[in-house]
Amino acid sequence: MSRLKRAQKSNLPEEIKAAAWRLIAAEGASALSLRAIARQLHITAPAIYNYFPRRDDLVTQLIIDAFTSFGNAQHAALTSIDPQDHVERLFQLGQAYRQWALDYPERYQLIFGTPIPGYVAPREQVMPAGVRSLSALVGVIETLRLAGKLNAPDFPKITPGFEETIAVWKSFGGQVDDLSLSVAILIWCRVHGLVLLEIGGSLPPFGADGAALYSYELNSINKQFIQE
Amino acid sequence: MSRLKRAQKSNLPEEIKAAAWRLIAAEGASALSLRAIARQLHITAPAIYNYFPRRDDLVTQLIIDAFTSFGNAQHAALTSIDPQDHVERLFQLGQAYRQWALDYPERYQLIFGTPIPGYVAPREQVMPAGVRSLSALVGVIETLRLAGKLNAPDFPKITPGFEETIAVWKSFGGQVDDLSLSVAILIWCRVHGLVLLEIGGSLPPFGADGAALYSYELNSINKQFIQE
DNA sequence: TGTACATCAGTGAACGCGCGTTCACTGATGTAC
DNA sequence: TGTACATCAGTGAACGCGCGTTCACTGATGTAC
Repeated sequence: MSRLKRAQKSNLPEEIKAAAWRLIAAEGASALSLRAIARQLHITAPAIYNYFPRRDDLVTQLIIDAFTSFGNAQHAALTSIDPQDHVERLFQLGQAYRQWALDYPERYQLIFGTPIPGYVAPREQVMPAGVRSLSALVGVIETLRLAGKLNAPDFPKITPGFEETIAVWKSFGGQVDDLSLSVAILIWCRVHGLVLLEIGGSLPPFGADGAALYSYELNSINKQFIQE
Repeated sequence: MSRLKRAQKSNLPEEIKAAAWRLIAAEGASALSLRAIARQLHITAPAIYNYFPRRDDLVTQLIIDAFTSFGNAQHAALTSIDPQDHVERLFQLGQAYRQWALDYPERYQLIFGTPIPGYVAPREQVMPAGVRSLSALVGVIETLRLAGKLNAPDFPKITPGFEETIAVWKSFGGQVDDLSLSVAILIWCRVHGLVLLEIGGSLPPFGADGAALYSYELNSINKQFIQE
């Protein structure tokens, strides 16, 4: 019987993660439970322990997978665009950001939304995928700066004392200027705010159209930060 | 004994809410439980039912209180500023927004962050306080527009189909133009993104200084939307 | 002033529930001879 | 080819826990006579 099931379910760890995503999508990240996953897959909860020694290990894997998926979408958005067409690159990157969030709101919530109570992400495991996911944006800004077209006068400096964390960032993300990194973070904050409100369903009560508002915002960003 | 306790605790409903806020601050909104509240107050859980017939009623009250506190902070920020000094009004409103969020991150999370799983806010109860809390910003933008100084060319129109919800908004927030409302929402999205990342502790890993970044953003908003 | 009674805030036991995790087990498969 | 054995993914019972909610109750207070 157990063998029979294994034949049907060729890849149980993947099925466990898929069920976890379904649950997070349906009930929210804090409703994730091993027993609910087991119920979905018609197995018993202890079976999951063969693949994920603790519940938190599963969550960590989900976060890493989400960052990877998000990072892939970001980098994919840049292929087939002229590397010197800064306006278009930044715009398409922004659109890809929102599209990924709309496609996988549960993943977006898990990596950028409110953390699961009681869960602490192990930084050294999650950081590489997290940094890579945002490196597309940082790279575009850095290219812009190197081309002498980054318009950000009087931009606030990086806080003293955080040089070490920046060093960590750089070790994953390659060479990057402090200013480019800061501008990228600000842009990230802007799109994050819009996206979070849209996937949280907070815009409709105000009659706002997510797509239109978002495109407007991307154009604002372009106008503000790209020279000429 | 029970009477003795009531003498000590002059206002149990208020104490219950205060304990709830403490719990939300410490463990997150989804960790809120009647039993944990009762434990903090050295009473038994059923005692809470005398004041809040269901757990969700308590949550609703907390949300309304938070919106009210937030709304007060917003409106207070505008007193003692020249009504025609649009730049300063918008800037101070923005600073008050962030300051309130930093002072009461748990309240901010509850009303603007990820919703509590399984809880659905009764709109007719929450809407008045919610609308009032954002009406300060909408009012400033509307004043700006009426003075002929709102700079928002080609701003995306309100989505057709949401006119009704806008009507509801207007019924609480007074006369307001669609454009003013839309611009206010976009500004709200921007500050929301920054504030959420800051109180979520997501900025330090990137070496970003919340205060400086936020002020920069407020100035960007002023430059973009206020003419002359 | 004294007594009988109504009120009602808070108690403590109990309900059924779902959770993470442990444990000894089973039984199909693969392997060594 | 046949047999004995090791492996190991998955089972099912059990643990202790915290939760929301119910229920009959208690006992101090306020009130009517």
